[in-house]
Amino acid sequence: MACILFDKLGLNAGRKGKTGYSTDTRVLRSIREEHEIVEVIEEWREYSKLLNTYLGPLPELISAADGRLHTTFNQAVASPGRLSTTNPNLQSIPIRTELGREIRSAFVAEPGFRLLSADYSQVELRILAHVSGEPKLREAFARGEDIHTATAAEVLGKDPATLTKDERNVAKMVNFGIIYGISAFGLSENLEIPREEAQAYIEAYLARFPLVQDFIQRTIERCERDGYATSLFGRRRPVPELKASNRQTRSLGERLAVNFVMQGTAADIIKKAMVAIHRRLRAEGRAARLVLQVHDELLLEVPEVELSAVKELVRAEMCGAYPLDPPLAVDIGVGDDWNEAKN
DNA sequence: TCTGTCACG
DNA sequence: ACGTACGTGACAGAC
Repeated sequence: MACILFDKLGLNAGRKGKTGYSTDTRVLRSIREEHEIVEVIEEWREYSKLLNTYLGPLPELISAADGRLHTTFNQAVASPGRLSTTNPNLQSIPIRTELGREIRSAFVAEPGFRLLSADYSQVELRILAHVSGEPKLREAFARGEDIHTATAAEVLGKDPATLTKDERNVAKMVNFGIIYGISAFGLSENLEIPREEAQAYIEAYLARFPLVQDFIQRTIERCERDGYATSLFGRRRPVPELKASNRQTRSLGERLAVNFVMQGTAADIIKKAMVAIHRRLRAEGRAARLVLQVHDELLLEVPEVELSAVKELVRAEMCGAYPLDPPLAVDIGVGDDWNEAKN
């Protein structure tokens, strides 16, 4: 495809080397105006992905025994301590496009039951606020503010009401970056801006949230000393990369250490909630059951008659899994199918 | 078995 | 100068 687009048609190649030109989503988007074939390829990519990964294989995996689709949970694969799922991977069912959502709609509750989706709101940034103690972050959450808008207002020194969409999006990408272990290069790639500009955003952010800067620095220093990063509950992730002689590998180690505190603690918290919910459902003799976990979301199949009780049970056990400051927050939706439950 | 791509958090 | 945002799994195609 690269040969056709870039050599034969002479479209603007741009990014990447290594084994040749890239033809990924971002590249295609950037050359959409240059030739009418590009949009057709983009469309074909979306259709073939959905067809080959979901529509084709999933029906074949429905159990003959009970007519349901069962995944396999791996508890010891993902380094931060998250679960992962295989055959099929039910943690990557589409949601981001209209067409993808139609596939999600095919996941339905049994007759007499509804699907209840409960997801933690900004759990990793709340963990950051808690472990860093950064007052501005804690207060923004305590006041129930939109965290990306609050971040943009603070960093740019503007009234939240006057912020543009782009300004909020920059703050959102910076917040993602903080969770991933930020780098100027990564932020610049993501926002498609010069690295110097990205570096300036990072410096402005850290100046406005000094306790976050302290948290990052102390996390790295501790990890260098101990050889492992530690979640809020004391679970450890070894980070040998931090001792590497290669500077790039050491930088990776720094990002892994910082990311683990948030991603790993979030994984711990939702597991605590799952255990608590399961125990209470059993103790109360409910027919409702947990059917899926997707990192910050729990999906339950709930009899109609149990809905209001189970909804409050789930909210209480997820929010109460651990007393964070700011507190954990949970959004809950109910529907006949999984897509509906998330609206 | 590896690479590129793309689905999710 | 280099080359990176964190974590997964599935698929097609090349080898």
